[in-house]
Amino acid sequence: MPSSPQDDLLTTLRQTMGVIIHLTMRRSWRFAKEHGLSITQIMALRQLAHHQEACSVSSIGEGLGITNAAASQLLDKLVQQGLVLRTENPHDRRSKQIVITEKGKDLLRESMRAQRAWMEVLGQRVTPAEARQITEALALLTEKLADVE
Amino acid sequence: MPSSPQDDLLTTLRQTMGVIIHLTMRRSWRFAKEHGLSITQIMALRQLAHHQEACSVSSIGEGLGITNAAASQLLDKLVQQGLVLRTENPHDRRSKQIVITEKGKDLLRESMRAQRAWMEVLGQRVTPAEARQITEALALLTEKLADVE
DNA sequence: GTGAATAGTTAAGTGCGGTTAGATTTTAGG
DNA sequence: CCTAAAATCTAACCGCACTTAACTATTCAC
Repeated sequence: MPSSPQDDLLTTLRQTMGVIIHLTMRRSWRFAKEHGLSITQIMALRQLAHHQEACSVSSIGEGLGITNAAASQLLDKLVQQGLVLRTENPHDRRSKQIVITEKGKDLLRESMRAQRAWMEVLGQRVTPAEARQITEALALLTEKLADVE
Repeated sequence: MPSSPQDDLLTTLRQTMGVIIHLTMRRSWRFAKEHGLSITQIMALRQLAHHQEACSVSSIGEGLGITNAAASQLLDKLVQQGLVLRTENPHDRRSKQIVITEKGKDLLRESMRAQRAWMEVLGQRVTPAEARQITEALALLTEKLADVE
């Protein structure tokens, strides 16, 4: 049976993700522990950073699969640490607008930096031509995934 | 200042990883929750699956950044669920050999399947030519990272 | 307007992952 | 041998993330 380029892509993607997940999850998780944050808190920050605009408390809870009460408590701690801002929604005063602060973004950036080691190894192992090839492909991949949930 | 292909690669990699991590961590984390497992337990399984051979209790604890006592308790639960096997080390009877079972590997495979959705979206969005391009680059990337950490 | 629904917070309670401390068994060293 | 060290397990305890339930404040619908 002939395999389509799309099928090949899926197969390769699964393989690559196996490696990537092993490298990144591990580091993300240790990063969280070292900074005294829970994975959930990191996930909340990521979610806020991901769809740029302000989120409601309940949308965050839903995104994380926890109750609104839990989300509210979780956000308390993030606010306390200055990682997010909680303001009233002028259009609906029942609702709150949650946005990530610069400090919060910094933290996420720093967590990315925890990935740096293996990325640099990769950088050292590829030729300039290979680097260009991979860069191009990744840029394409990122573009295609830009708006995926 | 001119940027080398390697620098470009790092920059793009960081960006791509931002997206990828958002997609994969989120799903891995939900998968764990839905299966009543902690991230730590998943990490332990990953570690066991990664370096194929048997591990000691303490090496797992070390890998996870927890005490041996915690590792021992954690493994209890994994053994109970049939995800790992704990046997005596014939060469040093103080030590135990921990190996992942088929059931454990199945679980990891299933957690990979949880990533399928976004991968398929990607598959639908690229042209066959783009699919080939990305596949090639990812295969290269995987090859270069095969033995890291 | 009044009652119902929505958004969020607060409080009390639970479960679980983790720690420390101490016991057990086996190996290694002089 | 006999002591010290190593690998694991057990037990008691702690903190924290979540849940449920009750409460406040706002908006919507008739």
